[in-house]
Amino acid sequence: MASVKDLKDLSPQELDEFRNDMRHSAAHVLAEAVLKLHPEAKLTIGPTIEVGFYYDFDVDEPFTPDDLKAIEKEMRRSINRNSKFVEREVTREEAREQVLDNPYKVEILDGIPEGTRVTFCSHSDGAFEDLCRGGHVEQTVDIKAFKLLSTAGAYWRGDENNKMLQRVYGTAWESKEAQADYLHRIEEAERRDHRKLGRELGLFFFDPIAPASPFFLPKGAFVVNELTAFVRDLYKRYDYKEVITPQIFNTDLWRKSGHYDNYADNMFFINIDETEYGVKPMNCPAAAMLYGSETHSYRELPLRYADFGRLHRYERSGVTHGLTRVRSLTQDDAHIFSTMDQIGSEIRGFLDMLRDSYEVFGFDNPRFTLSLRPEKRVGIDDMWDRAESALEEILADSGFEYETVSGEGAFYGPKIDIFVPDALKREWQLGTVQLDFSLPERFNLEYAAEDGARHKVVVIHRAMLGSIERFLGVLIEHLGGAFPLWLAPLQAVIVPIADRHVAYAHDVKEILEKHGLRVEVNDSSDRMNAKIRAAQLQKVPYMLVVGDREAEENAVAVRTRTGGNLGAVSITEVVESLVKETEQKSLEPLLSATDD
RNA sequence: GCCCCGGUGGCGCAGUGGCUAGCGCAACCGAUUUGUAAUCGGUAGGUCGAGGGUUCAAAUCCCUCCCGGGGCUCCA
Repeated sequence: MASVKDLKDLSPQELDEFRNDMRHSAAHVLAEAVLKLHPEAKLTIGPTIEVGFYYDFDVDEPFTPDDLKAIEKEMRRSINRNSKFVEREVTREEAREQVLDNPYKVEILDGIPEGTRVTFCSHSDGAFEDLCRGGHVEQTVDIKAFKLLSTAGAYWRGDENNKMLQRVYGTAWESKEAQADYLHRIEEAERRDHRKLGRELGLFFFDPIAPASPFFLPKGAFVVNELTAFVRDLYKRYDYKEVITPQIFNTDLWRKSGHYDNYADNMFFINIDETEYGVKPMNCPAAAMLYGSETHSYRELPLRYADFGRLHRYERSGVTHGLTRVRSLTQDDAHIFSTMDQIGSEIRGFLDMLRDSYEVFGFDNPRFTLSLRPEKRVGIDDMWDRAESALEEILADSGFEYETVSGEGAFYGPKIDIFVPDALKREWQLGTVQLDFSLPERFNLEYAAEDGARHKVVVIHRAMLGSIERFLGVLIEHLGGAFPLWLAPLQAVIVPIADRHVAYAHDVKEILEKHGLRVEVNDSSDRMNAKIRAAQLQKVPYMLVVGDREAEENAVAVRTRTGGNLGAVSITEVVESLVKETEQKSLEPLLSATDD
């Protein structure tokens, strides 16, 4: 049990442990305060989380913001009274006797093996006691800083068939400063929220007329197209062939693919001419149609079909979120048709491509998971054995950190998922690569082998950026909306100081545009300060100020959005540098204050 | 889908039963011609999310629905 006095000497692990103990203790104090103010409340569980703690209560009336304030006040009172945390060990059966009036605690105890000893923890000199797994600070004043953040509904044991409880979230830290830092980080994350930035930067918006489906304005569409072009470029190098497939299919296809039985709740259906059609939520069946439309030889394999088709998924109303969870989306989707022996090299090739591309965006720490066979699945175990060990081996060789999760694979095959965190530290799945043993069976997808015999192909589904929409959302937060030059819809704003410089400004614009650069002149009647500010708020990478001096020497005064004023630079040099920075897809400006 | 909170000009917000519903930014018009984050003045713009109800009177109270937010659940 760590003591606060020697906080400064704690190792990172010890500090983690101390925070954990403190947050757990704070949860106890929270429970005490709630019981005091709402005696009818039933306690359930109160674990710690990465940045704090929560406690779930069964109460008749949900907590209001005022309740939250009152509870927080009561907690402070209890902490300031300062009492020791005391643990008491009893048998499971004794504990059960004590909590008989609380069905939740009884359920918890009944889940523990008979004869196990359990602990109660108390503070406030025994006035409050709760069943507990242990791990506390010594006394209540060791909870140095805490704050209740929010309330939310949450199902008992996370099961939506169970009763909904009221959850109170809080954060707690070893010092006021550490807490202030954390709260500041939250604010910063809110500033980077892609939904807010999407609006402010004129990238996209949402309208109730098409729930959870983004409208991309010209600037947003530019970035989306640029991302797509980036992927297409990689496809050339990695020998993918792009295909185009329909949007709406007769339901017969969805029955054949299995989507009708397994995914219909997430699909949009249309009835025309007494026939039912489904809007595609995935490209796979269409890819299978393409493959099946011709006979194939082993010589053609692997065959890689890329499809940027627009998908529609009916996501339940409570789960949509900005661009990261939408109902209308596009994936950088491809299906690879290969032999069993080619799986290894195909996935290796995909991971190479993925590594190269994530680096371009500055995603240096993607997290990988390998999901293995679930209970309910198709295919014989021998096939799963081979596929799983192939994936495992590739990941082990790749140098990426990864973890294995059993039972999480798709029913049709094992998969690797790639996750990246957004500004609020929520992780989002971007890329995925999945083996599919089911599609070839259902659509009878075969190839003629060397000996003339027919074999089933293996299908590999893979997406690198995942949903382009989601990728853009995560990217906006990652970059705080400041796109690197190659992705910036507007690369530079030319700022004439007075009207007499406007003509020269347009000359400069023409030269830059001839070199493929995206430039605008701000010839409004605003003062230059206001023009700088406007460009700055739009996160335009470069501001090129032109006045008498610049016009005279065929130059522009360069300012970067990071605030650096580089003074006069010749137009030739600016063109050269910006073109180079664009071509290199550089994350940092090449023209920077430290140059010359 | 479930719990709570919310929806007022393009955007951000104020207004909690009582005259023609306000403010800031943006937009538009005019003046200003300025050296690195906001020049000044004026104009226009709103069936207060939708429908129903209560009331002499509803942005404001009640009901239903839609949409958004924080969570939960889900995520082939």
